[in-house]
Amino acid sequence: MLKFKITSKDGKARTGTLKLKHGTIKTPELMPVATKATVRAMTSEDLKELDSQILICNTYHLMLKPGADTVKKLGGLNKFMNWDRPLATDSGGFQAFSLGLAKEHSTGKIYFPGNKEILKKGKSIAKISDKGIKFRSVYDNSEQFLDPKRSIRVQKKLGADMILVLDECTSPLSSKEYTKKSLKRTHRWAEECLKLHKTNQALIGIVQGGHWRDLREESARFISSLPFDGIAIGGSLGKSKKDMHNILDWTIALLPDKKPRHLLGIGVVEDIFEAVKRGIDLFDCVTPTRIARKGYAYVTPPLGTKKRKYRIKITSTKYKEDKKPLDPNCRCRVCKNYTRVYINHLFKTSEYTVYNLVSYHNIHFLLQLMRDIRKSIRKKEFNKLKKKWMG
RNA sequence: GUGGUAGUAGUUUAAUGGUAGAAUACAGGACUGUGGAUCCUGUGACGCGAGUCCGAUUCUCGCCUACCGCC
Repeated sequence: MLKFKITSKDGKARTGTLKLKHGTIKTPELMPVATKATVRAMTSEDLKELDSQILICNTYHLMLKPGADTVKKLGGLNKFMNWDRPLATDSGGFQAFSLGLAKEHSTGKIYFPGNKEILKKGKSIAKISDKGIKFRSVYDNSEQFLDPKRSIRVQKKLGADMILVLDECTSPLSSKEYTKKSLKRTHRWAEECLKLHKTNQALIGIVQGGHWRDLREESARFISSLPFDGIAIGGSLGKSKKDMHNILDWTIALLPDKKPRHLLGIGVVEDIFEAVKRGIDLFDCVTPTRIARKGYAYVTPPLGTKKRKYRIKITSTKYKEDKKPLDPNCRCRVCKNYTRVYINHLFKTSEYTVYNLVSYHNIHFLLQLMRDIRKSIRKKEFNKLKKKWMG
C-alpha cells in the first residue's frame, strides 16, 4: 500500500510525500536505474551518500540472473543489494520493446527523424502476443516467457516497495491501428495484474496510446478507473518534444489528482522541467549513468546566456590540462576531490574507476536538480527556476 | 664488417607503373522504464635521395632504419 500526500503546488507542479514500505520519499524525484540490482558502476553506499531516495530494478533481467527465487532466498532485493531504502521494479514490459521492435528498427521510445534513419537494423529477441512476451535470454539464448502472472509473481519474490504492471511499450514507428490493438492488450494485462496482486507492494498502472490523443485519453480514463496506487505514463512519446508535451497534457488532464504520476524512462534536464511543470511526480532514467560511461559530465549551464548546455565531453583533449572540477558549481565528492585532467586521463587509459566517478557526479547533479525543483515549488518559484535553467 | 628480408596514417596492415583501402587510435555527433553494446561523420600514410619512364608508392641504384643469419 502506498500513501501519497501533496504538500505544495505551484501551478500544476507539485511536491508531495510518498510513503512506502522502506520509507517516505519526497517528490518530484528521479529514480536512478539499477537494472541488475546495481546502478552501473555505483555501490549502494555511493547512492546513499548521494541521498538517493529510491532506485528502480528490472524484472526481466533479474528473473534471468540470478533468478527471482535466489533473490527471495537471500532475503529480497533490498537485502540482496544492501539497500535499505525504497525500491521499485519495472515489470519487464519495456524489454518487449527494447529487445524487440526497438532493436529491429534501431529506434527508441522517442524518435527524432533525421537522427537515426541511416542506422542498420538489429535482430529482435522478443515477440509479443496476446498471451505474453516470448523472449530469448540475453545470457544463454534460452526461451523465456513473461505474462502478467509471471511478472507479478517475480516482482513479488523480488519484493520491491513499488511494482509496475506488465505493459507493451509501443514504438513511435507503429501504426495507429497496431497501437490501438496493443492498447487493448495492455489494458487487459493491467486488469489481470491487479487481480493477481496480493501483496502490500504499491502497484502502478501504466497509460499507453502512442502519440494519438484519443488513444491516450481512452487509456488515461481506463487506468484511472482502476484501483492502482499510482499511475505511470509510458510508451512512445512521439516524434518531437511538442508531441511529448501534448501527450503529457492530454493524459494528465484525466488523471486523478491524488495519485502519484510517474513518467517512465524520461530524465534529461529539459524534459524534467517540462514534465514537472505539467504535474509529474516521479521519473526514472538511465541517462546520467549511460552518458557518464560515454564520457559526458553534467555541468551547470552558464547563467544569463541563451545557449544552454548541460554537459561537457570530458574525454576531449581540451581538458587534458584543465585543473577545474567536472562542474565548478558542484559540491559533490567527486567535484571536491578530482580535476578534469585526472578524469580525462582515466578515460584515455580506460581505467574503470572513471565510470564510478562520473556516474557519481551525474547522479548527484540530477538529484540536486530535483531538490532544487522541490524547493522552488514550495516557494512558488518553479517558473523562475525553470527560466534560469532553460531561458 | 657481410649476406638476406622488410620499410605505406600514431599503431597494425591491403592493393597498385596513372599518388592509395581497411582496422584501431584520435576529433566531433547520436543515445531518455540500460546490450559497459552500437551507429553516424571527420582528420590522418607510400623512410630519404638519384635514375628509367609521358607518368614511380610500385622498377633500378645508393643511403638510412629495423629484424634475422654469418664473420
